[in-house]
Parts: sequence; structure tokens; C-alpha cells
Amino acid sequence: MRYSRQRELVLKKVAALDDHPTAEEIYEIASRESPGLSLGTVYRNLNVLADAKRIRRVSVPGHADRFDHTLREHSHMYCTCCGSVTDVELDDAALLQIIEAGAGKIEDYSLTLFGVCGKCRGKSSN
Amino acid sequence: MRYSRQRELVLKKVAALDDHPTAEEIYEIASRESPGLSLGTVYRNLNVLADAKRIRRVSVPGHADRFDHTLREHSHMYCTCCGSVTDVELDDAALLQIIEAGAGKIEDYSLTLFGVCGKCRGKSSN
DNA sequence: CTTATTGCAAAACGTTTGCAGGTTT
DNA sequence: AAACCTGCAAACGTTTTGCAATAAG
Repeated sequence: MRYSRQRELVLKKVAALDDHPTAEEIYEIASRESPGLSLGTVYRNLNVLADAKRIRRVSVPGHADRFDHTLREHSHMYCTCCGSVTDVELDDAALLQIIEAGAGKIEDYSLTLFGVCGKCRGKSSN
Repeated sequence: MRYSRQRELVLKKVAALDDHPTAEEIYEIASRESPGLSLGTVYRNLNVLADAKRIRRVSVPGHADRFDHTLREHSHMYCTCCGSVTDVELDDAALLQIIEAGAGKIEDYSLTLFGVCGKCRGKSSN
């Protein structure tokens, strides 16, 4: 992977945003700082960075992919109220049981929880 | 939800196929039996049937949605070798831990395992 | 008679890709 | 100079939608 100004910027924004931004959101913010940046380049760099495990891809069923600068293994919760995505940690026992459920040849897994986040619970009478 | 011949057919095919077909696959097979059926109608019916909980939607990150006639709560494994999707059961303890990880307000969850299915393991030296 | 549902085609959506030119090593 | 990366625009695969016509209750 060769250096490029655009790649550096994309990586920096994923880290700085820290809230699981989509490609579109990263593009929006990065192109303020680098006019002429193209959305295709953002997608390409997100893919390269994810393949190189410098960032992680977060898939939320029914929505655009998001990207996460946290490399540690973890899962996510999608708030059905505000659409935010927050980190969720499974303990080792749960993880082990997930691996075992797949009969021993699991390469990866994707777990997304759907619920109402703390912030939204705080507001209305949810 | 009103009765319609097309809806009945879509539901029947999801049940009969029994292997997590995609909308396209359902369309392919159903339209043999009902020429003139449109892909849009298949999508619309899959949506109303899923909303009414007569079938379940199975999201596999990076692939088209699939549909499942099994209503019982369960997860899925996507075979990275042949692309097949098979059912996977989590035991109650794992489920409980998943619910707890989300801090108590989980409405739903989506878990997809990625690995090599039994059939593919049987073949080559996998 | 009213309203849901259909087929069709067009469009929306998120994402990838071919290309010609520019950058990095 | 070779290999990689960019911007642009077109295309992709999946899914939704507007419409006028048809079917269900």
C-alpha cells in the first residue's frame, strides 16, 4: 500500500469522527479539507484500509456500511430511534458459544443488535 | 393484508425452497408457474410477508437478502466456499449474553457466521 | 364501490469500475 | 520508468416507486 494524501485523510477522518461514519459522511467532511476529492476514491480507500485491517467495516442490515477505527473485536448496536451505532462487547463465554454454534469452522462473524440507545431512552418516555 | 394469488405463490415458494432463497431466485421459480409475475411484486410481497412475520428476512452482509420460512428465532451461517446459507442455533446462555451486552433494550439482533459448511469441508482438503 | 395489489418501467440507493492522467517510489 | 492512485462518469446489483389497470372484499 503506497502513501497518498487522500488515503491519509480518509484514515484520519475515520479515526477523528469516532462514531462509525458512512462513506458518504467521510466524503462530506474530508472534501471540505480537500476539495476535488471524489466519492469513488473514498470508497476505494475505505476498501484498501479495511483489507489491510487498518479500519473495520461495520455492516448494518438495511443500511449503508459504516467504518470503525477501533480494531479490537467487538459488535455493534444500531439505535432504531436515532440511527446511531455504538460499540457493544460480548464476553468470552458468549463468543465461544457463537463459535461453537457454527460447528467449528468459523472464520468471522457479524453481530448487530437493534434497540434503543441510552441517549434516546433518556429523552422521551421510551 | 388482502389475499392475492401472487402473494400465496411467493409464500409457497419460500416454504418449498427451504434453502434461504433470494428475491431473484423466488421470482425465477415462481414465474415459471405464473408467467407475467413481476420482480417488483415479488419484492413487495416478501416485504409484506416479512412485516407480518409470516417469513423472516436473512441479511448477509455484502449479499442480497434471503428469506426463510422458519419462524423460530435462529441465526445463519454463510459458507464462504459455496455461498450456501444454513441455520445455526445459539443456546439460551449465548442469547442471554447477547441481550445483556446491549444493556437491556434489545428489540432484535442479526448474527451471521462466516465459515466453510459441512458439504464443502467434505469435498477438497479444507 | 372502495382500496389493496398488480405489471411495468423508471428511478433510487450504495457501491464498483474503466479510463486517461497524475503521483509515488 | 513502473506501479499505484486519482477524478470523473458510467455502470453495477439490489431494491423501491409512480403509474394506470385489475382484482378482492
